[in-house]
Amino acid sequence: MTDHHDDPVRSITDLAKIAGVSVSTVSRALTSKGALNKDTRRRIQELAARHGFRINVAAQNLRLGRTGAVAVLLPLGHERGQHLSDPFFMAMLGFLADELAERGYDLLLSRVLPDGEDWLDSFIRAGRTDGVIIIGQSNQSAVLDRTASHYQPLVIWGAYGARNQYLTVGTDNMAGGALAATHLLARGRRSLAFFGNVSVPEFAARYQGFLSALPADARDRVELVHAHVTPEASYRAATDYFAAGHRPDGIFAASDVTAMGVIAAAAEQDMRVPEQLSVIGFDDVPLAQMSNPPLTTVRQDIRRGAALLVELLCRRLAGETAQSVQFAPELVIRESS
Amino acid sequence: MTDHHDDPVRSITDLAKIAGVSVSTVSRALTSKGALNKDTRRRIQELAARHGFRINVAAQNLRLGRTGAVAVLLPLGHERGQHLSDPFFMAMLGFLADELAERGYDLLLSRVLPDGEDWLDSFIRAGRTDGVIIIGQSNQSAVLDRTASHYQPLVIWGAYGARNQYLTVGTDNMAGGALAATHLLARGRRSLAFFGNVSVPEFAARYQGFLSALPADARDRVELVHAHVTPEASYRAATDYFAAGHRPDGIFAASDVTAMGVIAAAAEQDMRVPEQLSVIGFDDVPLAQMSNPPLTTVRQDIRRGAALLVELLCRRLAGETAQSVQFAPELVIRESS
DNA sequence: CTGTTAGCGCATTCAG
DNA sequence: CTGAATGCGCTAACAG
Repeated sequence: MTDHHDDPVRSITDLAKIAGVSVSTVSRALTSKGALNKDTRRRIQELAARHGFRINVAAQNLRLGRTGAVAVLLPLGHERGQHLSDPFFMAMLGFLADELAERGYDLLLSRVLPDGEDWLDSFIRAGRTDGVIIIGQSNQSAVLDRTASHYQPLVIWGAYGARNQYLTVGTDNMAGGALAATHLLARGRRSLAFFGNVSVPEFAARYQGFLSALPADARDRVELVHAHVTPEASYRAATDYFAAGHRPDGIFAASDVTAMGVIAAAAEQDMRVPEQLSVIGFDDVPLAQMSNPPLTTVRQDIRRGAALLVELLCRRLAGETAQSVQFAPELVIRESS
Repeated sequence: MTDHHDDPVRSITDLAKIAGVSVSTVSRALTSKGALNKDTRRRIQELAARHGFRINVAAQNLRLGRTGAVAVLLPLGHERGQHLSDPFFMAMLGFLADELAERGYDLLLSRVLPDGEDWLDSFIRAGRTDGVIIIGQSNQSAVLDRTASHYQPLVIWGAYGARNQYLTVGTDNMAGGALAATHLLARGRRSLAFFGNVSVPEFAARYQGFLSALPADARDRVELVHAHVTPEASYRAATDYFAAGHRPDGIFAASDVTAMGVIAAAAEQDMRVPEQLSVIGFDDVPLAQMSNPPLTTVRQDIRRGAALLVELLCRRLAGETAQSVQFAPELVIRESS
């Protein structure tokens, strides 16, 4: 309990006054830095607690030449207003919040609608954060490359590209796509379709990996169906696709959310999953195992991804070197295939 | 394009130097405040653009005695690490980000594990943000009341309570519960169960509203099943419940996520939804209509909620008065009931 | 061990 | 219309 009556204590100056010491002493006492008599330190800390005083973080940071915050940017290159509904990104955000908090950083959340090529540099120059984590490179690869060349504390969640200069953490999407292909083949599926927006590099890689693991005859017949990553859009895309008379026996969806949309559309057409149609998703979001039927999917380890993003960022912040990391996805077989 | 070669321009002081004017002139030019010759203003703005200079927001805010940021706090009173997986909160977060951005505020995201009764005051005193939005009061009603008594810019998403002093925006959960009850009755269901964690005020209100709209005989037989708001926990709770031999014909789940867990568990027990068992959720998250069968649910208008939260907060920030708002939920009938 | 002093980058009086 | 000076709240030399 704090009981701050009398004079309000709004700054270390106020506190110094009533403690009868100098501001620097108060500063030292409260930051536990610098040499200071044990008793004075404790006395001042108690006084601060009694008056409910806490150091003003903004001023502290200005003085220290830092902000104490890291930005998490969600570029909505083509899916305006949609990304945040994706459970995968949300789970990622949660883990990032935890990881950053553990290292004493605030998390500044911002959705950005990339306009032109200056949005990122412009954001950085405003000096609101010490570093930037970008979730999904969207179609902004060129912008990222340019910024990364002169700004170190920048990490991107997304597909690794050998040509990219920027630091990425992500799943090996090609391998994930191959996993999906192999699985559908093992299920005897040959008439296949891929649902997703291949202008997003991550999804493009999944598609490529998928194709690459298919024998030529099956590969040539794969149909590419454009679908955005929202449940509604995926559902609509699938409905249109089925309505046009297509009857594949295996579908690889670029994300679990898309897979659920596809299954919902299939159910309406009385196509039985998995009897007539095998569906496999990507991500393994928490709801994947609750969906009906439980979703076969390619799992990405989100928690690990978040931890890695923060770790690499902190290395860069400390002036150390850091390298892109790509980890292997894992096939999770449930009942939709 | 910016081409910043030669001397780096890091502060208005630098810019003033190369512009041959004083810092105050630069300040006036860049903030578009104060009287200033039109030409000098334009000249300096162009110079700034050319050198890729942007005002340091942190310093500006310190000087202005503000932070330019609003905190969005997710108290995890009992569901450690889980809330952020709830699509409802996530959608809310997305809309909040947009609304705040529109008004020029950054969004500082933080999950808090309420410990003791000082976590909120302590956070506020750190002065990191100009205002606080709390998503879900969890079991922290007392803390919120105490803080609200001396801190104005604080708005809570959650159940309205006549006894609470703090400002809330939320759905009329009682009415929502009643909607669910009426609907299940109309479906001829009489053997009912409620799934949720009633130590959360919002869920408690849904439960109370549910009971209140039931005839005495049905009400007396309602079973209350404790379930946390994650898919896994809900699934487990339902599995255990069915395994214990319970066979209700109608279930009202405190959230859509819980409803999906219940349906998944029911499917495993070969209980057909909706033939043998009607299930109704709460929220109407995007995935609700993609679930199998599509979920009957009580809809909350998240977007409107977010807009209102921000609006009330801004009023409080401007020193104006603001009152709690509660809006009516809407029954969305699909195929799970 | 503690106090004095000088800024961090900016906005805003007050003069001119 | 513009410049000089002051300080937002804090930390870090540098003295003592």
